Amino acid sequence: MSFTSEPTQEMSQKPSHSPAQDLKNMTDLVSLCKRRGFIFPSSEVYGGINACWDYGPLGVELKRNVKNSWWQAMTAREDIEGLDASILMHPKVWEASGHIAGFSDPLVDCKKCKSRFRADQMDPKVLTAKKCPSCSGELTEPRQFNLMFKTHMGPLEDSASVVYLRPETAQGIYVNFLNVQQSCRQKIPFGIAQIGKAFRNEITPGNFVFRTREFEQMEMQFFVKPGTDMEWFEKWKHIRMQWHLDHGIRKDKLRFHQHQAGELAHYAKAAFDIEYEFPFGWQELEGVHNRTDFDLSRHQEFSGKKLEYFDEEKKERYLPYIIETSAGCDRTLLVTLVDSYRFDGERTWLELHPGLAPFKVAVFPLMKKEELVQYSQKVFLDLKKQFRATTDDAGSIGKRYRRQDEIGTPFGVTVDYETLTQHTVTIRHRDTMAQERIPAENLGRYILEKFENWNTSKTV
RNA sequence: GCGGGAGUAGCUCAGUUGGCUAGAGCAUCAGCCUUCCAAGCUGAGGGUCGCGGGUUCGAGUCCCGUCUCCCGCUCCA
Repeated sequence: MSFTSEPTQEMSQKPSHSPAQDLKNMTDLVSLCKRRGFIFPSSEVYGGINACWDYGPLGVELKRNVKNSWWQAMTAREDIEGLDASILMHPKVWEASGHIAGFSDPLVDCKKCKSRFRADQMDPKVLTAKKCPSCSGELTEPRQFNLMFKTHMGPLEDSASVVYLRPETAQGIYVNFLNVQQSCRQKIPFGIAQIGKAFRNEITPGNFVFRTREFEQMEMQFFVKPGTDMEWFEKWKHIRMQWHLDHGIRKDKLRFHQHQAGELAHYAKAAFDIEYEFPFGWQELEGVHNRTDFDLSRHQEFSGKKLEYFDEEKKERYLPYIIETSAGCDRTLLVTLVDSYRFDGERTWLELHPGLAPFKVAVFPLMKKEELVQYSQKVFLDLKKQFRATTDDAGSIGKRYRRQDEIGTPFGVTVDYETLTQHTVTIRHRDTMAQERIPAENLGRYILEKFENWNTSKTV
């Protein structure tokens, strides 16, 4: 209240009320996301549908920014090509990949103590006697749990036309390995990047968009010569970790988790998860796997087609090893929100990296007065050519800053009476609430400069 | 899938043993006031109380079913 800003060239700083706190529980974020148009429950007017979410106007911008950042990081490299494979694939793909076998486990439940067991891992005698191993209660018949969504190709629902919604995007890359290599004349080592939807009938979805049955993956499969695989594996591990850090995700909230022998998937020789510390615990954000030549050899076997690479220079023929980096798009987006969420007892704001923020700058007239509104409109339209921008003249100036804080807009520009004569504006920083007075014509350059130095200034 | 808790306005909730046209705060919108950090003034919009059925003269309140969310358990390529 007593704060009076002196429009000087100096930067003035307004202190926060109390130290900024992180997100405590997901409910606060879910409600902010709905209120401000990031994420809505799917089919809400019908009561919603389990673990399905719709991205609203701001969410779709944020998601696009996440995907663009990933796509850019991948395909700007000369050794990576892009791909967008079909969601529906030949059913044999899933036999070869192991999903038909591994994604459908027969399970039995104990009617008494409610324990659940995998029928294929039980003693056959116990299974036929239908006696629960832990309480001797009665067991149900084994039931199939198929984690793949099944549907039918064509209007007739006969078994010959069964197809699956892909449970991962990776297989689309493997079966196109030679198409991409030959059409782009790539030499090993090289990679293929893809962003797309995948579907899994998860037993326990939840934690907002962390685990959903329909989700989007950002996967890159890197094809290397056997023997160089562990070297590339190490390299990609660190490239991928750095990508998350470049978004301003806090270092102490990220860690590697190495899979031990027992937890390795059937295809993997080595695996690291990049984990993030969510309010609900450390959870996988992205996986980096050394998949060996498992996938290509399986597709070679099941299709009967050679998938070997021929090295013209050395005259050698071999099946490449694959280093996979597989990131959850929705999870990455969730992390940007969770990690940037701040609350100081009064003000809520998102310290989003400007590259990810839905709006880069908001322009306000100090008050809803004709001449100020007109001038600010001019500034807004001008900035809009260069940045994703928004404008707002409803309520007090403080309120308008708060509205932008909540959606992570890094800069607020205010037009006042001095602007009319001096052509200078106040630019206000989201994270510090610091203000500076600069010539209106310098705005574009000023913002660009700040963006370029964002990472360095944030980590200091 | 199992156990527990919960669904009333965009959000957070209040609604007494079933009984007037279902309320509040915040948010939103319009106007006023404010020359830089929300909550000031005036007014407005917004809910068939998750959905479906039942009991009753009468249901947001009771019963049944169903869907969704949260917490545990289980599971997790």
